[in-house]
Amino acid sequence: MGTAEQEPRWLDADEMQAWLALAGVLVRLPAALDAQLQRDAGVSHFEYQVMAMLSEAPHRTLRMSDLAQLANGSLSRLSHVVNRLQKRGWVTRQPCASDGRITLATLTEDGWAKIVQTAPGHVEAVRGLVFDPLTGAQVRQLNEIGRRILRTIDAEERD
Amino acid sequence: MGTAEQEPRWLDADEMQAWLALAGVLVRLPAALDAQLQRDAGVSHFEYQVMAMLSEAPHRTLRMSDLAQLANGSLSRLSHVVNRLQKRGWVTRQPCASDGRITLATLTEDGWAKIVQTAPGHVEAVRGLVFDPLTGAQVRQLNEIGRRILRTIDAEERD
DNA sequence: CACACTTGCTTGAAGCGTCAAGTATCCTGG
DNA sequence: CCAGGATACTTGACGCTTCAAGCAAGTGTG
Repeated sequence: MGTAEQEPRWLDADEMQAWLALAGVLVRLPAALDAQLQRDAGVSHFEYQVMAMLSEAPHRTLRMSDLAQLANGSLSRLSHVVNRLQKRGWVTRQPCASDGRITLATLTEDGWAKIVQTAPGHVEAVRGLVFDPLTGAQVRQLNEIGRRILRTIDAEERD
Repeated sequence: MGTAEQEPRWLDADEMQAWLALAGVLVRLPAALDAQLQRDAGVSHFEYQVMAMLSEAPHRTLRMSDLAQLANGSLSRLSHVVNRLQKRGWVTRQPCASDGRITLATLTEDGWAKIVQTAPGHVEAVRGLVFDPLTGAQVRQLNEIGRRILRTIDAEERD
């Protein structure tokens, strides 16, 4: 975004079509997945993501910072969410022994049970909405396209 | 999502990769686009979308319901947003003459000027984050992939 | 070893979106 | 012609996210 921004390069027809489709997916796919989780498990997608990441970590435990990154959220957002999950009995916090600044979040037995019972329905929703309508080649293309976009965002944010 | 949900079909390696990439895009692309608009124009992506749709409509005017659909948002959300845009002097409301239930939203001169000055930077951001990193073939694939996912969500919501 | 700085996380307030309820207008059948 | 229902939108309260500020524990530099 330089200083000389005279002639914007507008989107051509193909790009405009693709942008409308992508913009729609960006709004409606998260909404659909959130709705499924809310309806079937009373949990937001972000809350699910947090517990799912913990469930796959060694000792079902992670540092708050790492957990925030894995769940694609800010540390502040995670802190609020872990408060709620803690009140529901699904996660506990303990300070790290070797570095007092660090907080370790751990999935409880109840939290584990919650994920075990929630995951199949959620995976089924992801499969139904995303993968069933695509060919194998499209799945691989989607992977490549997604990675390219993410790499570009990463690059932009490191400046 | 039938009653006999014994063995969930988990995601295979390709699907898992693609899902991680897509989930990242779903979170981080909207965040990046919102950040650009907020920084350069003090407007959310949804607010921009609303004004952009009005700017392309005949008489820069649309029914609230149609506008909500075009901007991918609920009617309630739109109503709140139009209140804010009205306070900022970018949109006006008037009741429809032929049907008193309908509200018509119109982009003002100031609103038009705002969009004209904001659009180039936003298009540049969209181009930079999604289209520049992709090949022409990938753009067409993205279009097809997006349409398939949207069609599936549409079908799911009509049940 | 003390002072400033960084890192890691938490907190409270402000703003936005959603949901349920409410209002106003229009249509339809008896 | 009017009772009931449908349609179009608005509103207010509640919950969640963000942002800025704060606190506490670690690091390093003179």
